Amino acid sequence: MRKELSETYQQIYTIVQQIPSGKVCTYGIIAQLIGTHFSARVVGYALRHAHGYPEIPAHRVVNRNGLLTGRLHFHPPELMQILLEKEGICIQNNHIQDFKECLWNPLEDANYL
DNA sequence: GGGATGACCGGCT
DNA sequence: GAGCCGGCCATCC
Repeated sequence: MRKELSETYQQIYTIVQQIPSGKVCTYGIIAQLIGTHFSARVVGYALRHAHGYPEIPAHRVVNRNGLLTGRLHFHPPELMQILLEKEGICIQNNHIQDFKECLWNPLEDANYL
């Protein structure tokens, strides 16, 4: 484990923390915000490390399909769905029903800076 | 230091 | 309309 995190990770963590409750975000959007839209993989990788940071709501981050692909990395895996449901997000079969409605638009808030 | 993997995305077939 | 392939960045072995 590196003591110091890459700037890219810092940016990702900062953005994820700005996700309001009851809203979700996608890897692509986050990647685009940090300027690396061409490597959403790094976002997911960073999130896996961010999984150890309780201040980072990684459960609010899903793929562009609204599918909870990273739920298997939670403990327990169903925790991700439980947390989202608690925030008022409807999930069916690991898929967000009102994905478009619950999707957080940082471009509208533009308050992550 | 090199190769392989990853909570992905986009384009092409 | 659905499925397959490649590619980007960062980390791990």
